[in-house]
Amino acid sequence: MENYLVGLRKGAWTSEEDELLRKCIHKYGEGKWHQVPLRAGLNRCRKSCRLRWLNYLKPNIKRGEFAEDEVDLIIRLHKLLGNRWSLIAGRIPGRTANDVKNYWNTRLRRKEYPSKKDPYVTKGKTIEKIDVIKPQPRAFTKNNIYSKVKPTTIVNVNKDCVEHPLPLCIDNNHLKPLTKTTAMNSIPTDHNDENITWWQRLLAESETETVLFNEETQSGDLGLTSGSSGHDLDHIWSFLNSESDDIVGI
DNA sequence: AATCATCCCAACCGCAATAGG
DNA sequence: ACCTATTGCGGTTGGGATGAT
Repeated sequence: MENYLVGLRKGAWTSEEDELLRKCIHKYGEGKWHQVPLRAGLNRCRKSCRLRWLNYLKPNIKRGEFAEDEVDLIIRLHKLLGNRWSLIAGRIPGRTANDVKNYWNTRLRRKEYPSKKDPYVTKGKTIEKIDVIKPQPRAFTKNNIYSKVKPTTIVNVNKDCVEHPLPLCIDNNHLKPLTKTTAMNSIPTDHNDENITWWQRLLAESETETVLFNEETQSGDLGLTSGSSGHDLDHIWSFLNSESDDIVGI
């Protein structure tokens, strides 16, 4: 198996190769990567083609320095999700998982591991320690003791994406428009309370984490203020409210 | 100007998950 | 239920660019 890999080109892509790949994707669309080298007339393996497209050639990929809010979001999402780069990148329009991973490994990680052992520590720089919450398992069951209560989400965002300083309340299993009273009543103050879900706890412990609340759809969503489209919270919650006891991935 | 160290990013590799027969 | 092919992900590496000495 994989004998076809013998003699394949490796290393940096040429502009000619890029053009061949671009034309192929435009003609046949994304996917079916195993067919791409043949269709494009490229002497590259399918993985290389896929990576080149996703990380470099794909339209709308943002280049250049990360903006302050992007960096802030990466840090916060990394606290919540750990090294799940594709999930993190999915919340940052125009950035690829590779971009985010590289950025973290080359610049942000040094803040986390300011020890001499870390090869990325730059001498003489003042470094701030980041407290990282270990990522949770990707799957859980409905019977998990932490899965009984819908998470209290934090920070409301209206149509203009203006951040609201108060937590958002979920009352009697229903997401409700925020009021000061319900919000304050819904804040989990005791982190050891069994009635708090693991992600309620995560959010509560991650003080600056934000959850966007769409007032039109009455749904919560982790993400950027510039229009991310994830559905993790609703996905999880609809599962918890379903009859199924199957394990679900996040 | 030359050399060395460090930074940064594109690309590769291995493996787990998923799809399909 | 099992097997194989394919996809997608995260960890790691190679090498060019840049900065320091």
